[in-house]
Amino acid sequence: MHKPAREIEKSLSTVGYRLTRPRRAVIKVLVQARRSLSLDEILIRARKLEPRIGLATVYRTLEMLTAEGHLEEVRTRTKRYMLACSNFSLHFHLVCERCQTVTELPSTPETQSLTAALQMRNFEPCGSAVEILGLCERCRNRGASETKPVHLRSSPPHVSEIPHNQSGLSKK
Amino acid sequence: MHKPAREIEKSLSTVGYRLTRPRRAVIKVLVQARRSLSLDEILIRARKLEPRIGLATVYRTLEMLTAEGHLEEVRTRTKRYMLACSNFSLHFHLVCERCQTVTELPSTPETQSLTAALQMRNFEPCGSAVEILGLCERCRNRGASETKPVHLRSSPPHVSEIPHNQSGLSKK
DNA sequence: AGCTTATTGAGAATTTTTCTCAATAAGCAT
DNA sequence: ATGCTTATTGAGAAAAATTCTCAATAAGCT
Ligand SMILES: [Mn+2]
Ligand SMILES: [Mn+2]
Ligand SMILES: [Zn+2]
Ligand SMILES: [Zn+2]
Repeated sequence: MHKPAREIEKSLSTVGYRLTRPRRAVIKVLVQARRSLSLDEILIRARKLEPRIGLATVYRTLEMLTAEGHLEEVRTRTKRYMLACSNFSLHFHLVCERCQTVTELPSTPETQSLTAALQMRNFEPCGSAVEILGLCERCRNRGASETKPVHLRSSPPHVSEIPHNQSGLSKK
Repeated sequence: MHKPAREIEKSLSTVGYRLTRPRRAVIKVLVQARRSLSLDEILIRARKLEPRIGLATVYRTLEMLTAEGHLEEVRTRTKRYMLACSNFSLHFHLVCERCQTVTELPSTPETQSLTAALQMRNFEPCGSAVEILGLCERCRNRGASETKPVHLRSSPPHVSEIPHNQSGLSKK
């Protein structure tokens, strides 16, 4: 499972990072969320803990946490972040493009051999998770409707008509 | 292998799309490139064939071609595009984050069983390729240097000091 | 309590993607 | 060929996402 906030913090300070309030806030948000979060979500939640935290700081902290191996970056239309699983070996993420849910695909003999195939080719995966984008079971089922626009030109969301910017981020 | 331009065009018009000069230009660019291209690259090349082609049109065409299954979208820092392989079943792309090269991982028993695992979970991968981001052999070798900034805050490129925008795209 | 300097916040600036709408041209039918 | 209908385009604005700048702040260490 995931490391507790305390452990992440200790790890960071050991490597020389300062343990600041904004950083703690972001970490806490990510630990408490039991799922992947978008930047917007992280920012909003972090501000409840640390009202003055800035946008750039959140980006910087996420970048740092990812680089240090505490986060996994999930690339959908826009990036999302979730705690890295202690399971350090290469594994798989099933990412639903509709509801953004990220499901871990447990390590099995099959996935193992795929890992071997990568080594054979001297390809070094970065990050410890391979992302497979698609539709989760739930979304797939009730998705018969808005699934396949014939001439597209319709694309976007599935959940709301809100401009897209889930919250106060855009310019002004 | 990849379909020739002619075939893609026929397929499009069959489905009801008009075969316009801008579209033909984009298709030609993609077919002639033997690798994945960034939007900038596509735009520049397309303009050599069709000088007045607009940015939005390129985006729209890429979106359309992808939706029609003629392109595969590769998501690195920014998206790239390459011709879809006729190999329609789920397969893997080894994407080098350094040099952007995309290598196909041929379908083997291992990859097959992974596909089965996805079906078992009722997860429907979108697009026919799973992308595995990492470092290719070449980049990995001569990468000892700029590989791992201790406190990051240094990240970016590896190839040039150019602002990042490889060419005339940005605002003005 | 004082020092040093990593880190922050605010806002500007970039970069990337999407949208708007009048003008254009592809495909089809004379 | 000529004309119609309307999908598609180009230009620019706008939106969205990310990165940068720099003075002010506050961790961590004495
Ligand atoms: Mn994981
Ligand atoms: Mn492929
Ligand atoms: Zn879903
Ligand atoms: Zn490479």
